[in-house]
Amino acid sequence: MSDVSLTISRLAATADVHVETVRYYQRRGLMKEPRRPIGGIRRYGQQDLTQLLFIRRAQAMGFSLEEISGLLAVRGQRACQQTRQLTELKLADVRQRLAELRTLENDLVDLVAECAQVGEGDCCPTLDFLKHVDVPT
Amino acid sequence: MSDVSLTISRLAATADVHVETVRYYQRRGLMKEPRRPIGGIRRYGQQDLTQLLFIRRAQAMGFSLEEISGLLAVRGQRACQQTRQLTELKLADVRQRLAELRTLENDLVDLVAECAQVGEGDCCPTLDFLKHVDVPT
DNA sequence: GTTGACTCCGTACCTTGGTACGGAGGTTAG
DNA sequence: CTAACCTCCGTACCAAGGTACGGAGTCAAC
Repeated sequence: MSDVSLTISRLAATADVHVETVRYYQRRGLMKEPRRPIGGIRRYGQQDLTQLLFIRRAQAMGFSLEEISGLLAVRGQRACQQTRQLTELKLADVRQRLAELRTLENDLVDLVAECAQVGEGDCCPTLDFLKHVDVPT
Repeated sequence: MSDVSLTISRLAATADVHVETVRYYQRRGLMKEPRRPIGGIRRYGQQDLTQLLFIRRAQAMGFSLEEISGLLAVRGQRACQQTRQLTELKLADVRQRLAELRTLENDLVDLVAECAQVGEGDCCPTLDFLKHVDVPT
C-alpha cells in the first residue's frame, strides 16, 4: 500500500487520459478533488488512481458516466441487486444494438452485391435501392 | 404521378419526422425550399417527399447526413464507383462495431453470471470486477 | 370578422464526453 | 535566478442531429 503522490498530469498519464478529462470527471462529481494546500498544487493518491481506472473500465463496458455515478454511489453497499439489474439492462441494450447492426450489415451486403453485378457505365442501383426499401423505424 | 401539394407539416407527418427536422435538412442543403408565393406559404410536392424518404432510408442504413449529401450530389450520374466505395466503407464500419459489441456482450454475460452465483447479502462481484479487468483501448 | 391552427424565420438550446484557450501563479532544473 | 514547464480556474467550443421558443404573418372555418 505504498502511497503514491501524483500531480494531476501524472495521474492522467498513468490512466491514459488527458488532464482535462480528470478535471471534467471532478466537475461531474465522479472524482473528488483532493484538498489544495494553501496556494499550492493538489496531490493524488492510489485511491484516486483506482477510481479513475474504475471509471474507464466501466466506460469500456458500455456504461455511461451517469450510470457510473450510480455504480460509484452504491459501491461498498450490498448492491448486487442494483448493479445486476443495471448490467442486465445494459446487456439487453447491447443485444438490441447487435440485432440492428446485423440487419444493417445484411442490407449493406445486398447493396454491394447489387453494385457488383452492374457492368461498367451502368446506372448505380444503390441510389435506386434507397428510393424503394421500406423505411425501418 | 398525381402531384400532391403538401404543407410542411403534412410533408413532415407523411415521412414521420418533425417539421423542424425538414427545416433543418433545408438549412443543411439536403432539401431545397420550394419558392414561396408572395407573403404566402410554401407547398411541397412528390419530389420533396421522395427526397425526404430517401434521406431517412439512407440514415437508417447508417449513412450520416454528410454522406447523404454526397449521395444526393452524385444522383443521376454514373456514380456506381463512388457509392459502392462508400457502401463498402460503411459495411466495414458496421462490422467493426459488431465485433466490439460482441466482445462487450460476452463481458457483460460474464458479469451477470458472476452476480448470479453470489448468495443473498454477499458483496457484489461486479464492482470488484470493474476494479481488476484489463482496460481495453 | 374573429378565433385558432398553421407557417415563417431567426436564434438559442439540447445531449454526451470531452477539448481548447488564456492568464495568473507555482514549481523545478540548470 | 530565471527559463520552461506545470497547475488552477473559468469559460467557450466541438461533433451530430436535431429540438424549443417566440413573434409576426397567413389561412380556413364558423
